[in-house]
Amino acid sequence: MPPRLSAPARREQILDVALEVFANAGFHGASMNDVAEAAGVTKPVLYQHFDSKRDLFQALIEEVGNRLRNNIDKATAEATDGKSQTELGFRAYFRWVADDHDGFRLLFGSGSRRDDDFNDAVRKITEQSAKAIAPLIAVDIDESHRETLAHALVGLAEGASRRLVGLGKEFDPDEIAREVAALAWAGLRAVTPGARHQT
Amino acid sequence: MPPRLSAPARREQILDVALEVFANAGFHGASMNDVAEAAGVTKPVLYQHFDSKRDLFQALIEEVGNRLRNNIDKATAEATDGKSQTELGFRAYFRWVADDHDGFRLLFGSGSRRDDDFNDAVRKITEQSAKAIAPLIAVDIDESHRETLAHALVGLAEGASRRLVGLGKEFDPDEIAREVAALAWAGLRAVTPGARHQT
DNA sequence: ATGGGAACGTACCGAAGGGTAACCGGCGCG
DNA sequence: CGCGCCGGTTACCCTTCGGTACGTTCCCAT
Repeated sequence: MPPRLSAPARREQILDVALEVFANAGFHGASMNDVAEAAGVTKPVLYQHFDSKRDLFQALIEEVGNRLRNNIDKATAEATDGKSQTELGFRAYFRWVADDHDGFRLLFGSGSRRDDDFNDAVRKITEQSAKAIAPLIAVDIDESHRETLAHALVGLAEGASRRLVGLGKEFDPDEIAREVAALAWAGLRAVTPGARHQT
Repeated sequence: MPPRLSAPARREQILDVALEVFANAGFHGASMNDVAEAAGVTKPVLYQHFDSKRDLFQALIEEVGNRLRNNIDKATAEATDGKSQTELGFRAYFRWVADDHDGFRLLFGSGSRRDDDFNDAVRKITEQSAKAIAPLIAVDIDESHRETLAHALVGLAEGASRRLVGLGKEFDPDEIAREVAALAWAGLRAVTPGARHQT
């Protein structure tokens, strides 16, 4: 008979196990019973800690998002020039992906983007990343184009990560980060302003 | 009383309308009744043309995927050197996004990535895109790194598109394509091989 | 005109799953 | 010793939704 846990401990354990379950099966693919079973308890226990399935899932998104954001913020804070900011930012990102496969799949691979509520939560994260990237684009183009390119770079990292995580094999995040950062940095400096309608 | 349609015509109309419905609500968010109602018929009619909800959805993915692939293939076929291939490829991609918002959302935004079956279908598309991009990476690095970077570039276009489609406003695909292609091309040429473990 | 087949609607089934009411049992406290 | 608190379970409800059996209307061909 598994030992009883205190309420806060149980809550943490549920979050842990739910992350894995949802990452594997997706929000719709996993039932509350699945989560409960994986946690070694029964359904009503989940509802003592979370108001609803959506509530639980959103808590996970929030938590994982914070982990990601913290890592990147901490890393880029140490850099002064744009180039090393790019490097360190991507490095932090890929390191996070490398040791939080489940978190990555939860945010970017489990249909979180479909549901309006969840999509908002995920969007906040990508939006913030983009906002951090946008100033690195030196060329003189519209603000909206600059933001679009920033989002493109967020997608750059996401695309690479999806592939890497999808393969299931281990990978060296620093090596990938170096290449991707090089691509991004050189790419950013190559963008040229379009023909302006005269002002 | 709406006129009766011939079987092939009805099938096409269902596909049309289902694309819109699924793009808006996602696979799980839209019921067969929703689709039927939007098509102006009742549920059993859907099942006269498609074996199951999954079957219908998969047909949509297939169709949209083919449209995308054809556009890109046709565009890149006209190019000789890598640089213009890059340009024309991205241009075809963004043009497709610009006038098939629903298709884009279906493939890349409606949780198609979550379900194993659908994920395979979508993956085939990105995989092909990546395979087309990979040869453009000139630098001498591992095949696996090369493919990872190729997938990153697929994500680049996806990230930009997600933003553009999400904003809902119109945009000039050629202008975006020019910038993104410039970024990608210059970026690709800037990637350097890592320190080799000696051979 | 009259059969027949194709398109379509009505009404239903059954399973899955989110959520809840009520009960249970062990540990700590007076 | 007993009593109450709290983590936990059992058993259930109810809605949603994928899928289907069967009846009905309309058009076309002989």
